Amino acid sequence: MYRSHTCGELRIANVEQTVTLAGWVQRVRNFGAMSFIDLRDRYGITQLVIEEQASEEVKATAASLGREYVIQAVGRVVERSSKNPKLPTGDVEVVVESIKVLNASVVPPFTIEDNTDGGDDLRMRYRYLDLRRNPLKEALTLRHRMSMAARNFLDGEGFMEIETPYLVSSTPEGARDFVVPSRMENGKFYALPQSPQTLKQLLMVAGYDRYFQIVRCFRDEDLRADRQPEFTQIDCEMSFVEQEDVLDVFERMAKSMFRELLGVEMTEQIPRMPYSEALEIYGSDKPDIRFGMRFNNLPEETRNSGFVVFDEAEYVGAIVAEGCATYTRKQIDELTNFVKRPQVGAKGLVWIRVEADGSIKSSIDKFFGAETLAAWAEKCGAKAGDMIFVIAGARKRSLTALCELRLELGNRLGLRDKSKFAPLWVVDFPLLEWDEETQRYYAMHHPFTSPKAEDIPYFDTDPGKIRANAYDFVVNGVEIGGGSIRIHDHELQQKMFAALNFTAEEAEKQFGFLMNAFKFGAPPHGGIAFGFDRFCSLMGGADSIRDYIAFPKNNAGRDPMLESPTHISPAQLEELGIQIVEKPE
RNA sequence: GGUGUGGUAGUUCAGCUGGUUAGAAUACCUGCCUGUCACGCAGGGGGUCGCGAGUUCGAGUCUCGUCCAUACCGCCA
Repeated sequence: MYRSHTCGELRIANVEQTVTLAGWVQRVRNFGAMSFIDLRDRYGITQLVIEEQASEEVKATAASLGREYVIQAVGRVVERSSKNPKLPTGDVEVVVESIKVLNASVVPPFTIEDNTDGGDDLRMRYRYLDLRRNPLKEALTLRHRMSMAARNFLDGEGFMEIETPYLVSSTPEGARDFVVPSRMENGKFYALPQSPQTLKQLLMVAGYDRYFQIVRCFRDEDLRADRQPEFTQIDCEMSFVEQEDVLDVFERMAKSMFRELLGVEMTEQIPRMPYSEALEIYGSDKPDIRFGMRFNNLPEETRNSGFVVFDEAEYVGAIVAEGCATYTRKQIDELTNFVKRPQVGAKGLVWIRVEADGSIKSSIDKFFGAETLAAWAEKCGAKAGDMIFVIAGARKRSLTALCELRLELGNRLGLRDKSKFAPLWVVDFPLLEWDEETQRYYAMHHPFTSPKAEDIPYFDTDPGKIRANAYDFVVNGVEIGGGSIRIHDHELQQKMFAALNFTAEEAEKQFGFLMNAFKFGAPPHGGIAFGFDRFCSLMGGADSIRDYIAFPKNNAGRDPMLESPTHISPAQLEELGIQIVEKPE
């Protein structure tokens, strides 16, 4: 027996017991005659004491210990003379009778502390050491508890977890596929699924009317703090449902998870907002509604005043920053530079200040009279002491820039409290999206998303106007989940493929298996998938999903610990019938 | 593919307008220490300033290239 207790469980009630503990040496504090050892495992830290009367052997072993040595110690639990309220085990300590080094450790490259001195790259290379640290341990624990909570909820609702294959076939739509060469059929490739979308639909055809899976998905696209090439979804699908049924089940799931994991009660119904409104009011299809600062459109009043920026603008939008009339020149310049960054792309920033006495000062006083500006302030709902910021230009770009500005102001004004959660359903997404470059429509969600029945006639007149039975679950400006009611009708699916410029042959070749299945009695169905990693980081209060994944990839898609991806041997290439050629410049 | 930021001791960083032997903290090693828990005290070792070119009498510092990391844009149905 290596241990009788963990390092997190001894309490005052254990006093006088003889225990055996095993774990890692966190730190040794030596006082000459006596010394203390902090012994750590997953469950906590327990202090071992080597007293003066300990055997020479014990003292010698204790003196030889270094950080992260794995040891086993036998001793008696005693009440401490000076307790440590910071540790759950801080009322007791173990007086060591014998001690044994199970394994020595070289000096770790960074300290295994909550506030480690290690940088990102280094910690990634030694991820197994980083995982010993509390913050990561807590992140992975939260993840585990969340997956248990989701499973329990869905099981309780009658959902069955069914696994779908990882080796599937490539599809041209959507993200770039990761591919796996086939040995048995040289020249052919499997693809790793971007999501189990079509497979779960086949499960609906098969009659498994409530399915879920906590499943890995793969997309070969560039990474971000909240995007990994392999990530996990809570993937769900239901039969005989309409949009409202899906929203109901998963609203309850989300609420139960917030309640169970964070003690956050969400009693009110999660608000719904049409896509078009989200764009018009927040400039984003995933607005952060923890705070207001809605956009105000300033159309006619702004034109033909001689201010060329407004006169030529397709869109003029304003937001009110409450209490910001005191902003200095420097602060305004910072915000101006912020919106002028190439990533944001505004041409400039107009400010209108409503002074404490109600008078108005602005960067456009030359072009607009005080009455005009006062009327705008009124229209925007600005009060004395507020600052109005205006961005003008091409509609789409200005909305995006205003959205970025709003979020930046929200950050500066402390309106984006990580302990507050503001969920939102964004609904009525467009079915199709026009792509200028290839001069064709693409499915905004995916090609199996159903159009709203009343919009079906637009297929022949204005496909861009068709709204979909598609919805996103957004919390605090983060897209946590998304789904749709699917097409289950063979005819409608063909209409959709036609709108996407698929020839009948192409559709047959790529999705024939699904189209064919639909001929055999496909029930009406729909579903949703949650980005599990993002959900975890949201609940954990982090911006990056990396700490919620045990072994993530770095910014360049590499695993610095495994050093993947790697070259493979000529023999492996030969077997796969693959030849590597130099990439042309 | 693009933009910004960074790369100096094991680690995290400082290092001004180019100028003697490149510093701090922490980690590490040695010694002392009976109540610490971020122990303390004294001492010590530790650097090809990412790499390569260039400018200069002289480059950690300036220029160009390159590699790596990171955040974002494009991309992610």
